Amino acid sequence: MIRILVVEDETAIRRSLEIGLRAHGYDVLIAADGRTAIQACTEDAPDLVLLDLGLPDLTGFEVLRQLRTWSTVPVIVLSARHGSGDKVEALDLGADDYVTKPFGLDELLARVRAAGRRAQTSERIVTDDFVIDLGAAQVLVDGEPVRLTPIEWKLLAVLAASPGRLVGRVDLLHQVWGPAYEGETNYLRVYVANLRRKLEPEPARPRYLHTEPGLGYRFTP
Amino acid sequence: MIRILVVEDETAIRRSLEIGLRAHGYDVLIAADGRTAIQACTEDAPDLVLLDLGLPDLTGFEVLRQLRTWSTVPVIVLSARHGSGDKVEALDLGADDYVTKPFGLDELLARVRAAGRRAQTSERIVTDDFVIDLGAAQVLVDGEPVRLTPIEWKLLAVLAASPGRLVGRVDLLHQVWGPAYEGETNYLRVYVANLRRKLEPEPARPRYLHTEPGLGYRFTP
DNA sequence: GGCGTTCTTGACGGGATCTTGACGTGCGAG
DNA sequence: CTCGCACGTCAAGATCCCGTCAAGAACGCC
Repeated sequence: MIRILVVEDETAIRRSLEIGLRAHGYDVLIAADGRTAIQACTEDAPDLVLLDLGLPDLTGFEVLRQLRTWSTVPVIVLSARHGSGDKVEALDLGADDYVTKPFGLDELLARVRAAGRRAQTSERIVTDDFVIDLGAAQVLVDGEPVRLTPIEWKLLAVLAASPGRLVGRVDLLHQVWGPAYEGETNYLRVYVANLRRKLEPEPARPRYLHTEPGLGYRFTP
Repeated sequence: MIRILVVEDETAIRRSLEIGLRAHGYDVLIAADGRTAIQACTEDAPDLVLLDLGLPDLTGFEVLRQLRTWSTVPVIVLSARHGSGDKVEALDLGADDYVTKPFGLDELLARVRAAGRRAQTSERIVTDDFVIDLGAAQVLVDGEPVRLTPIEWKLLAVLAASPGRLVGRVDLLHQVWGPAYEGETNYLRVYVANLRRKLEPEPARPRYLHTEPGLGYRFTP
């Protein structure tokens, strides 16, 4: 079940979105202000966020900015303002799409499907030595499933989501442990070592999980 | 350089898109009809496609459908039709975004950036001897990744960010080491030499990392 | 309540990296 | 021609960072 967080303070719009989305098979979470929205993202990890720009406490921009410091969840911004300035700002802050009110439910649903389609990261990553199945949340080494602890899995998923790219130490800690652990580089050392022991054919000479001294780590298939 | 394929039959719009995109640092490929567009995608592998729906031979929908059978390149659809039917169809066929004419260039550029960000198209600088991938934070010499220390990488990134431009010694020290190191021109000598040893085919006779005596350094691709 | 797994934390050694200074070289000015 | 300046080169010490290990704490499951 795909779970969508609707962030909207006007009750009427919120209700109609909720009903429309539910009718098309989505699970709907609700937040009426920015603080609740951010909290909901940390606790419930929705698959997609519909974010209204006009909120009572924080602006939608601020919610988006805070969200993007640690999360890559797809965000579709809803706004009554047609000006291009808002669009540019929202998109550059990391929004995936921008829809101006009033909008048709069928168009919104199409954009939700488009965002969801993009978000599913190629599901399976295959190397010579193991297979990472993002959807099933498991790793096969020589065809045999390997037991990974929750943190090990999350760390691997974050690294594998950007194959070939350097992922900074701060980014990793932020996404796996949370915003409060940005200095704990110890964790990375320990858990990267764990992953290597379980995945690499030669843990002492890593082929897939490379370390970039002083910067972070890189997964290369 | 990020390469964008513009598929548009109206000369006026095509020209203005080409000029606008070029001015913002994109490499622009052109196709005036559907067949040419598909051919260009197979041969030139652009990083992103701007697709007009009204084409002389095939419809934009048909181009998109054929493209999606084998390619996952991000596609932004341009259309004069505001009806939601077209939007829904295009998005469900695999378009990443849908923009209705007339549109502002700044909005289009923001959507291009958003699409590129999602697809992780990274800025690359290609020379005869090596490739600098700024997004992945990696340098390839003869196809093989080269180990750069954090400072070496930062220095190269700053120089490569202004290709062909002179970068003053103070600017370099400021951006790489920090405001407190503005007098340490020794560092530049040492680390530019390191970079040359790792990148230049003939470190003694630099082809890419030129020094401007008394002023600073210049990277020329 | 007991047990096993997982997470946290700290210490240690080895290796890579940064810093620092000395020396050589080429060029232009005097 | 000689001098001085700026850059290139090199090497060695200090420092930082990473991999490793192990032990205690926290957690979840029966």
